[in-house]
Amino acid sequence: MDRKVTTIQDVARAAGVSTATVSRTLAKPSVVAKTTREAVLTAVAETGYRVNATASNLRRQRTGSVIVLLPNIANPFFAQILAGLASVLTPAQYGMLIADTQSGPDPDERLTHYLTSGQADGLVLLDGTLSPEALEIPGRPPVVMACEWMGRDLPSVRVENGRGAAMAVGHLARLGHRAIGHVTGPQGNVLAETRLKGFRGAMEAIGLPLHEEWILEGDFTMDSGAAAARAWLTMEDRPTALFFASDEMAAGFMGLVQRAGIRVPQDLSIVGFDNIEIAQHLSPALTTIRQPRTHIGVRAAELLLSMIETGTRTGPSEVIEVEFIPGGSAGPPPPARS
Amino acid sequence: MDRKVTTIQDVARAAGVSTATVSRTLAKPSVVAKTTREAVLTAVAETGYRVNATASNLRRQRTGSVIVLLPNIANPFFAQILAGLASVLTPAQYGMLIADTQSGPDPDERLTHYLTSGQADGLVLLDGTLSPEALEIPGRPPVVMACEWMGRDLPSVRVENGRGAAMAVGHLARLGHRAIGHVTGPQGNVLAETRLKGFRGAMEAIGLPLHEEWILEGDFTMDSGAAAARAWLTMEDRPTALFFASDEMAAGFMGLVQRAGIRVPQDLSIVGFDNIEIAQHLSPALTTIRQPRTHIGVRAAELLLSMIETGTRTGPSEVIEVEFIPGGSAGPPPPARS
DNA sequence: CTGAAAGCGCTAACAT
DNA sequence: ATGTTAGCGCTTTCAG
Repeated sequence: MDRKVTTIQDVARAAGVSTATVSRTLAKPSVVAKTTREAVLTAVAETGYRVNATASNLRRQRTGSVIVLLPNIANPFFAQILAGLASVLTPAQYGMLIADTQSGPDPDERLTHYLTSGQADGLVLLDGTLSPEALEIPGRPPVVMACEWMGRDLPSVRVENGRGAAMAVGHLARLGHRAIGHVTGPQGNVLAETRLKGFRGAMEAIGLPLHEEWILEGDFTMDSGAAAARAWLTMEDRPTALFFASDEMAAGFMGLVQRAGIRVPQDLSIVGFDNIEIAQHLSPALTTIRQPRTHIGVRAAELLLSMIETGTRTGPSEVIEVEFIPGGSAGPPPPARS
Repeated sequence: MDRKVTTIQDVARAAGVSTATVSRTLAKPSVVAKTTREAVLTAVAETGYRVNATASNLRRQRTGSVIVLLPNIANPFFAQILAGLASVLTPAQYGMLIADTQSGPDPDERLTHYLTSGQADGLVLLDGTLSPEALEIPGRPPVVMACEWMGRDLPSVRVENGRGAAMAVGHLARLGHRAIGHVTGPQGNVLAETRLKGFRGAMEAIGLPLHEEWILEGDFTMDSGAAAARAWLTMEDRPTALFFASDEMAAGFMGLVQRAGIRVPQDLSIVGFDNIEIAQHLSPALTTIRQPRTHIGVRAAELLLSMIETGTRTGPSEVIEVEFIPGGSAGPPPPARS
């Protein structure tokens, strides 16, 4: 029967107080007298009152939500970061709006749109290809980058990508590999570039020869890993080990070469990056570099909330450690052909 | 310097018209005169005006967003459904809020919360374990179930789960298997139960013996698949084929038994469900049942939007077809031991 | 400690 | 075709 939603007025009437008192009771219970508080709370319970977030937000000049902008929602890589974000935002009473940059024609334009739309109190960016210029908007909400990025001074939570690449190369070198290749992420992606740079740096530091033809371009997906596998299979002079910029590509590669009769790690060693869930369930389990993705989300959300609360547009850049995860996919190189 | 955000008043002043005209120009340009329209549009461009969504929503008694409630954000299974939802919601100018039911203590309570919070114009439920009673709220927003569910009359988009299970069993039986087992999803999950029911029904229809000890309980995750593998390895009398209620479990199982020296499909045939991305990149590629997840999201969003627009709380229940995906993980049973 | 009152920015009758 | 006006439901000074 109560088609109509109850408003703060209804509660005030039921409790015999003013709307201001109801509002106060709900916001800071300590400032109202115990008896009135109880009366209000009873009235709230009886009427089933819920504050209208839209009205509250309008009055308080905020939106109560945060936009998470990512390149592609369908990419499961982001799922855990989202979980980390949600675990902080939800208890803090912030809604989490998801938007992707790829669905429209121009990703930067999308960023600008969300920055100026006033639909959120803050943004979390998970797309490292957005251009820093798009952020130069006066009066824009606070933004946290939860991703490697080329822009300089933006609060961020990022991962030791270069160091991870070096760990991978170091491990392979220690196993005796000298012919090490790399499958990269998409060109223009800063993540991909940082890992590639880390790879090059480590190879040089260790004194291993760098064969440019052993650097294959991928785009982080399993399909691109499989494509790299086809390329590798046709090579005359193959590397004995490969470091992949993502586990997905490593898995796509490994599946294809295994079906072609290659044994991992006897014939070829593989090291991935990310430690996605499947990594430890492959046969052999993938040797990889772990990124604590949930933690990235948690820290990014905490950072953003503190910026929202203090009203500042700047903040620290936090670096999160990566961890080497040994698996069965990397072993000593095959004996040299006689 | 323009610290302050421009409001509709500023635009009205700049264009020399009333705020109502500005509002009209932006909402239904056809109803204002060409000259005024141009003046307003110029003023909008000059001032960089963006309508304040919160104020607009308050006035129009709507929120402009849709909440997607799922059991666990970190589960990549949902990523593609979200992509499908977003591809419809974003162009329609609806925000997509993500919330999960597992983070709190009581999932039903969370549903009630979002149903009464007035934070969304509609909800999409992806959690089949929620109880139908939680929906009995007067004046609640429209809800679409994008998932198998036990509730009767709720608009929904679901998949032929039972038929998929039957396809899997039929395929295995045709290959010559008689000893077929099943690894289920979590108890209480309707998806899991429908697939189990489909499995039982198909076994019976074909006339194959049903061994209860060959029905292992999982929870859709890779880890639970691996746990099932450990159980299978210790069995005296093993089934020669297994149908899994999810690809994730199939992958977890296959990885573990392969590392234990079992050959798939020579020693054991495996059929999954879902056709997640990795399925075709495993070695052997997984034989599975495809669910068009993006499409599920698209249809659910379209259905919900039409309900929001027409103000109705009811709608059709749409069933989406599944497809058999042949892979390398199912083959003829091993020759009987002599 | 509580109430009155003034809007937050916008849209939709209703007038003109 | 455009302007005037009255709120949407809430929070927050400012008085008392």
